[in-house]
Amino acid sequence: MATIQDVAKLAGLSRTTVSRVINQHPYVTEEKKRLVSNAMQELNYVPNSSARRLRRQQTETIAVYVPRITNPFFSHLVEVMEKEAAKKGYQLILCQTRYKKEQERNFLELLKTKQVDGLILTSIENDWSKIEPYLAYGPIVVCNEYSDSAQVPLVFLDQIKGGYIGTKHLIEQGYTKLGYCTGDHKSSRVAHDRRIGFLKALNEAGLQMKDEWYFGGAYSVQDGKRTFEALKKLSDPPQALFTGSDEVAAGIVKAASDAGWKVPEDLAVIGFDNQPLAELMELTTIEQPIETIARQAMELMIESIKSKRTSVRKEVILPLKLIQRCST
Amino acid sequence: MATIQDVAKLAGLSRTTVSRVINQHPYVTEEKKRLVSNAMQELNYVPNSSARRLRRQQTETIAVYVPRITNPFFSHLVEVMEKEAAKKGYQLILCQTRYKKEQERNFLELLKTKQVDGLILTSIENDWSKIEPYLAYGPIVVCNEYSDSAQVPLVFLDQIKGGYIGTKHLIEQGYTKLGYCTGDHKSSRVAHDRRIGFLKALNEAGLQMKDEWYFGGAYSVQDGKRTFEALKKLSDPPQALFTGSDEVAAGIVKAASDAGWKVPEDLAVIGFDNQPLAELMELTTIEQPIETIARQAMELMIESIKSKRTSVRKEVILPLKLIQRCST
DNA sequence: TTGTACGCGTTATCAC
DNA sequence: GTGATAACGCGTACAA
Repeated sequence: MATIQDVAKLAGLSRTTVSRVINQHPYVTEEKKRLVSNAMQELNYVPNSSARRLRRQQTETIAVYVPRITNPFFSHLVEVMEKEAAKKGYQLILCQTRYKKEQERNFLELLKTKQVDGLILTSIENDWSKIEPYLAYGPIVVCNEYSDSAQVPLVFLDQIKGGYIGTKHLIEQGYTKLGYCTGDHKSSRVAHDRRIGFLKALNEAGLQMKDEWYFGGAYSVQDGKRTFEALKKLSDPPQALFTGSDEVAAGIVKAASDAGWKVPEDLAVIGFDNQPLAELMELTTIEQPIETIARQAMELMIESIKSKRTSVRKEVILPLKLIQRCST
Repeated sequence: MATIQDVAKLAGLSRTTVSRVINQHPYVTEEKKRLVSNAMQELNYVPNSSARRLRRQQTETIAVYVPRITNPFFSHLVEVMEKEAAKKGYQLILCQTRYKKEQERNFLELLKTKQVDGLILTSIENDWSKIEPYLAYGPIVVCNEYSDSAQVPLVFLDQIKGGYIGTKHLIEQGYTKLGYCTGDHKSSRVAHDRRIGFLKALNEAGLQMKDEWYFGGAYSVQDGKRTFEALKKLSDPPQALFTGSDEVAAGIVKAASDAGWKVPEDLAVIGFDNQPLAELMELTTIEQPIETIARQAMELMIESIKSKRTSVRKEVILPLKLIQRCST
């Protein structure tokens, strides 16, 4: 492995000059530039990034936290983030928290040990008070999820409105018995706000909801199927279901069809995200502008790294849109 | 930011002793261990990983190449790999080549510049001769894709058999006019071998295939729909289609249904992967043991890193399985 | 069992 | 314009 020293020797110059050429500093003669370039080529030299990191105190690496990369919402988010990061010369370290507080805390050490320049959180498992101290070691940007107390840039969607417009749509279609199906994360503002929106629409229409019309713990297609099985057993089931994701909605629709129920006549279902899946299954859903929030979050991250400002709250709120299809 | 020096001073010991405690070396008195631990705690000390990397000449980081993380096959692969890596104390850098030779070559520099200890390739865009030189800088493991000339560990599936059993199944169902629909990658052995298997089954049954029954460039749901539109225009369309992924198959089925065609009566379709999507859309498909190949690839990678052996060919071939549902 | 001293490969700060 | 030299923070022969 050739070092900068070897290049310097071969070129008959000092390390300093070689370093200057590498980093495009001014005040180097064209002639010596050429000399250095030739030597670098001959030795097949590449700067050692560990040494660079140590010297410059930065890693050009960003960690992105997601619950699971197989969730299409998050993989889409990560796809766009990686693209943006690569464009600006940053790498992405992928951290799957698996919905676990402890896993999230483990990954937080990455920032502390200077393995990454910053953190983007797309979900939050721990209380913000557990995360906040890490701001001392580098910037954090929150994307999708949010928290009131976080003094960091936040890019998120108006989930109250999301819950509201979805539910209002169901009500406008004439359904009066509305159920609610979601992954139940105590710490998640996203889930919390959607529920607020749901209840708001219900209230405005003067509708009541039975406790048994609430279904929790639903994240995947499989969970959706399970949800339908539970719903089927009810003596007075809801006519329509608001769900937290297209996967869950798809699972419900599938299980319902398998059981001979007609969608939306016997049961209406609304999804969330507008994934390709939603189109395939003809799901009415709420579209989230994934590319925009991913891009904005990454921009804010890189900005934070460069400006070295770390704790300034800044909210970017983006709109949601109802996509009507055949499941309602 | 506290350094090892600060800890040493506070504990009244030398840096060496502190370092020994951190790295669990023998020959340190219990008493001094405690002294050091206390000092570390008080100063909130964490070893700086850039310095460690430089000193130890290793990064505890592995790069994984995928075409796009939103492709469920690859996101599933990455999910398992990240989990395995985290378990063994490694991080994952995500590299999306976007099916581009140049993008792949750019990422190869990661190994050269010592940003990662090794590379796992799940797809190969460039000729192996372009990749091979990088073996000088660290181990490479190939997973899913393969190449005859690669002197590295390879974990893959018997794609000839995959193409064969899928096609044979279609033939056994009584279809005689079989079409083929795939993403067309010149460099992909996976695609190449599946086609071999397809043709082998056709030959054995004495069947012919028309050129116009071949559809290329299909990767996504959208591409599947496009494929159906093209197929629809044919005066003598195939009765059954072999496809390269569940997404494509789902797109075809959806477009066909929308156009009033009955599946499988008017058109049979077989997918590949057995993604959740396949179950939802009732797709017959070929199951790939994703978790196993991901886990094995990561194990081989870590083994290669630890043993510092870099160029030994080793093949791990895993089986494929037909999953029959309603699309055939 | 502990400490001294050097080197890992770069880059920033000064002198010249 | 160019070159010594001193960090960056850590690990480890070697000596004691």
